[in-house]
Amino acid sequence: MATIKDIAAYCHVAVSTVSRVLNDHPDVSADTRRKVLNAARILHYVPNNAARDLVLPQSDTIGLVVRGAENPFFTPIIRAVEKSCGAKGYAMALHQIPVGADEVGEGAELVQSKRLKGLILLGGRYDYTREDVIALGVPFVCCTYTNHFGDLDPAAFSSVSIDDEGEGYRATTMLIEHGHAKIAILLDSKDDRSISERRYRGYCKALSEAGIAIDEGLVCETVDFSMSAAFERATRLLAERPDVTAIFAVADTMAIAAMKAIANAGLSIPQDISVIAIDGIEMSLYTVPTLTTLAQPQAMIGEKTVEILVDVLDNAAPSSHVRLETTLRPGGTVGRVHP
Amino acid sequence: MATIKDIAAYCHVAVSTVSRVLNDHPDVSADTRRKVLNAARILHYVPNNAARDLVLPQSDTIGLVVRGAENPFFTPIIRAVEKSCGAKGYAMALHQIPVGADEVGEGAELVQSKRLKGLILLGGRYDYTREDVIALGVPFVCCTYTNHFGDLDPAAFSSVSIDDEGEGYRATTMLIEHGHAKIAILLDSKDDRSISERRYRGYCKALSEAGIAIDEGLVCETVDFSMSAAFERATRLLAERPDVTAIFAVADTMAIAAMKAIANAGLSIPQDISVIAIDGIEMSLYTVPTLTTLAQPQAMIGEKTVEILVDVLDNAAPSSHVRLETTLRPGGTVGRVHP
DNA sequence: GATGTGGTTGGAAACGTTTCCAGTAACGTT
DNA sequence: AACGTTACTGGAAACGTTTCCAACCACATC
Repeated sequence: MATIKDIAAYCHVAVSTVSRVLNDHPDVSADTRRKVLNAARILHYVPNNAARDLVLPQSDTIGLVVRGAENPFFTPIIRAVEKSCGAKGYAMALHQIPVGADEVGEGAELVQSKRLKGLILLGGRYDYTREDVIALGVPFVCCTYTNHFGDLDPAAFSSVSIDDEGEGYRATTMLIEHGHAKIAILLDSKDDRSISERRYRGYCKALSEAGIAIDEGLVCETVDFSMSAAFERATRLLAERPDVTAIFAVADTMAIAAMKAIANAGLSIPQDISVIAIDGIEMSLYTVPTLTTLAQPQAMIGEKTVEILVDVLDNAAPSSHVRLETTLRPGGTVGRVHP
Repeated sequence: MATIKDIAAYCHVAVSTVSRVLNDHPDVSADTRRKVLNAARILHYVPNNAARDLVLPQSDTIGLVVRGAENPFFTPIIRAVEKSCGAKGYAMALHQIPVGADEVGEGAELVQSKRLKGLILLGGRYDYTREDVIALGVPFVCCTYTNHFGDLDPAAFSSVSIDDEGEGYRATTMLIEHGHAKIAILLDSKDDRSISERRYRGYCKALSEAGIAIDEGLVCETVDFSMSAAFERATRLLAERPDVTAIFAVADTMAIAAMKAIANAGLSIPQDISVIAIDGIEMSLYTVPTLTTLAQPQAMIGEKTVEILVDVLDNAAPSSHVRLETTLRPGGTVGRVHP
């Protein structure tokens, strides 16, 4: 494996000169540059990242901690993050953790051992303290969620997310406009710091504005965005509450599980029950009927996240909080309520 | 950030001693060991991987190159690989590449720049030459596919896959046993080196054994395992060939796309058309009706792959080629042909 | 008392890279 | 002729770790 030294020997120059060429430093003659570049090609030089990382204060690697990566919603985002990192000269280190794990703790360890320059937290819960964030020691971006509470200085981190409350409101409103009143919500958790809690708030807001009281029996909590849990819960809902006419699922995966439960119960969509969701995974284009969903711009989320982080890293830009828009992807799962 | 030197200073010992303790070398007194370990804890020591990787001939990192990671089939495998790597003291470096990319070339570069110890190629095509493999320079495992041709010494690499031809045969046979004769196959590519080609062979074998001639109009090639391509192709099939009574899709994702096409055509599953597939992704449990599929043991595939590779790396075990069994996951998409 | 022996420790080199500092040569200015 | 400037280059230290080799000590053996 050719090293920088081999190139130096080959060209009869010093290693420092080679290094300068390879790093596009000025102050090196065109002639030398050509010679070195040529030698690098001939000797099949590939830089040794370990050595570079060692001497540099930090490596050019961004960590991506994904909580609950089994959700297909994240797949295109992860892909976009890796791609964008590459385009900006960064490497990505992926770390998938179980839904129950401590993302910031895991992240901090990752940062230290791999000397990461920055961190992206994808699909987590906002339950960090100021100390946790300081312990991270590097800039980070919350991707697909944020700290709604303002109990942490917004300048201390960045975020890219949709307006969860607004979108929850929008989805619920759409059902109300179709005449529904007995609207169930299928969500991960009502927990304050959960990613889906704000969508639940939007749901509550839409209902109360329409003069509909929150019916606890229609609020279906599950766990971990698991499809099987969502399926079980939806099945139970349909058995217990034959009066329900619509379901708002906070994630496409959960909606798809609910649609299966509805079919099993012998009900039709949207004649008997309407379904709407948020996310816009590819699979939801292929359900029967096609799922009506507020689609998040997944690729853009990934790109924007990297862009923000790299801007902070390279240009010392201030942290920012980006809100992206969803797009209503009309399907066939929302209909007028039966008279 | 505490280094090994800080610990040495703190304990009044040499760095070499600290290193020995941290690496569980013998030849260090219980007393010193205790002292050093204690200091490491107090100073929040986290090893610097870059430094370790630099001095060690190779890093303890295994590369995972995934081609076409948008397929949800791979997600649980990737997760299992990362988990198993962690359990065995290795780190995983993920590299997702487009379906069209050169996996071995990309892999080789990854290996060199990150000084990887081994490589896993997930979901690729077997089109390497002997030279490509030598250029890799490290042991590698083909995951979910293999070189069927024997034009490469089996001792030169390992593989973990199902018996693609056998499973293709099994799926097709199941349709034949239900009385079907006009059986279409929906596949990625008939290309020799494609991952799905062997399943197509099994399809051909089953048909010819049953005395059914291959009808080229029922052999539906698409591209890249894309759902949209599969949907288009299935739609065209149904329009052109109203006589078709069953579809064998080589992947669950393609089957789901086909089911949508079938519904759009106003046909019922399984009354008008039966569908069977291979893979067993989670989503296929939630289609209506539930997809009948030959489920691959995804987690086990990931674990086994790592196990084999680590065995080669740690114990200089010979390379091996593992065949795993699928499990028939009966759904509601296969029925008897209409008289 | 000299010599081994074994367990434990320290010192130093090495890994491949970046970067600071000093040095050289060529050239123009006074 | 002496000097400064500019453009380029070389030397060497540094990053944090592992590992080889030498050294030390205590103890037993001859």
